[in-house]
Amino acid sequence: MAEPDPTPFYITTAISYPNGRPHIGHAYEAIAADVIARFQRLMDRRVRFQTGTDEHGLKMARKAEEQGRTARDLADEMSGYFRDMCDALNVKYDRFIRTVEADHHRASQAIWERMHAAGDLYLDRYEGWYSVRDEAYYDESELVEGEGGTKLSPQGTPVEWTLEESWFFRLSNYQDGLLELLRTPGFLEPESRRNEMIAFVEQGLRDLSVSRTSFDWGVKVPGSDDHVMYVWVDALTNYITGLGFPDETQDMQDFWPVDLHVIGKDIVRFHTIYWPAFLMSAGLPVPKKVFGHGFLLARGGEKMSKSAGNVVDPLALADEFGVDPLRYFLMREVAFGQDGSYSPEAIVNRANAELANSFGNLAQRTLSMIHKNMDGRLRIFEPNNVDWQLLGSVRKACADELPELFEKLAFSNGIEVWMRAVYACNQYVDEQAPWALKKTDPERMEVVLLTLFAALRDLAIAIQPVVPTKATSLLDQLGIPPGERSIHTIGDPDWYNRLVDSGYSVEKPTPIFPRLELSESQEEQA
RNA sequence: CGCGGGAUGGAGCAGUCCGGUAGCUCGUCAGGCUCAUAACCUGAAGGUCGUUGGUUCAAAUCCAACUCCCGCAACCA
Repeated sequence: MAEPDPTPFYITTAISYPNGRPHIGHAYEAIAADVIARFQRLMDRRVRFQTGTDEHGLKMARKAEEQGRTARDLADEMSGYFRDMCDALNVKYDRFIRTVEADHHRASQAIWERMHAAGDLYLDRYEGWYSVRDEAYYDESELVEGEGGTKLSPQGTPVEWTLEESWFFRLSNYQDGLLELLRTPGFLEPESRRNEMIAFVEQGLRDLSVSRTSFDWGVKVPGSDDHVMYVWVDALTNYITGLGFPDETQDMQDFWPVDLHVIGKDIVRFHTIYWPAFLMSAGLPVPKKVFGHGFLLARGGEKMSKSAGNVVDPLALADEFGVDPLRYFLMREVAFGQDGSYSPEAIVNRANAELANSFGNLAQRTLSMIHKNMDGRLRIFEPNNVDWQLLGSVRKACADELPELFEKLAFSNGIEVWMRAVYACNQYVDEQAPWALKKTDPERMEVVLLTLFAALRDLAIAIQPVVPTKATSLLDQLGIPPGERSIHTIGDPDWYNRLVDSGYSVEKPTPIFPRLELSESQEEQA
């Protein structure tokens, strides 16, 4: 058995831009990051997990103006929805950061000053076509013709000819360093994103406009009070704000560079080009890994949109199907890194087939028989070859294969090997037929049931990151002490003896994963 | 020549990097079991792996060309 590994592990989601309520995509990222964080905790690592909201920028300022309120007021409300979502989905962050917070302004100004001291910032004038929606300038050549000859960004958003004084960042200085970084195996995954970014850098990097004077909802540029920072400069800095930067804190020592930024595939450029360049300029280490996950599409691969009427509030899904089934579905159904689709019936099918019928029912039939036929009492037993074979394969899946795959962020595959172990248990029940042994060989029946009991314990421990509440409830029913639920304890040879010695007995079990049903309206849609 | 993703039994996917009996889940059909959440287990049917050509003893997998679908115009995860 491996020794507990107290190595620090720092993981973040992107911080969400709260100009709308959270949708399933936000939930997906938060859940994925939370599964990773919980998994690493189960591996006994010292985990820090940060998520939050990115509240500055012109879009927020305009939206507040439209609503006749202050930007801060709007930000407070909207940010609250994101925090509520995390809490409701059992996403256990160590810090929920808001970019309006004082320590974040201080950190952003500090990194700015370091970039300035490094000679990478200079004041110039910027003229060009600016898109408010994209918060980006576009070159004349990039524009497309809209209706009536209006000019639109390549994304089709309106652009305005804007002239402003702006600070620039010498991104071009970092071309070679960035190429080397992007070519480092493991830095950016999945691989397909890497090639895109390398191609982007190879075509040459232009200096980046990093301040705005046209509005004031942002972090003030030190020494230039009429400038606020480009929203991405301030947003990206959140990852070190949370560790106490610019102070030389223990957290900075322990957790920087970050082990993993989990982000959407659309913002890979900001995290693997701009952010490392800012850090290099400021003399700080770059992230160890950035992972760009895919998008969730509605049934049939359609993107979600209000007009198509297929936008789903993640909290409504959680209410309807339960938090753990939703978490399970998202991690199981979609190959992490690729796009995936979801629909109510897909959630119901997956949760019923795997969680209710296979795993939940396995627990229920096993515990029920132990309760009824053995008065719930555990005892030391001697497994035979067949029993050992089952225990061995379950243990291998739970203690070796699943952790290995989760470590590689291959959640769907990891859960699949776990499911195979569940299938093996159900097959074993059927072959051993303890209900028949009850009459012919009660001694053997007990060995079979206790073998299953041991297998269930391994299965429940391994799946905790994905379905934390339900796994905990099962481990409680199994009588496994809270301190003995980490991945490393799976291989502990004495756990069962201790449990028997404690005199624990199995109560009448309650189903952990009740079957789900589609509402009538959803059946019609299906 | 915009960029990228995809095309594998009825549906959804894995396998493609590192060629060698085409795999999984759901669905369908038949059987078994009756401990359990009308759940579980076994078996069967069903695919010339988008097209064409090439390399090879051997191609879903490598090479070339082509066809079709889907994103990039977002609530940006």
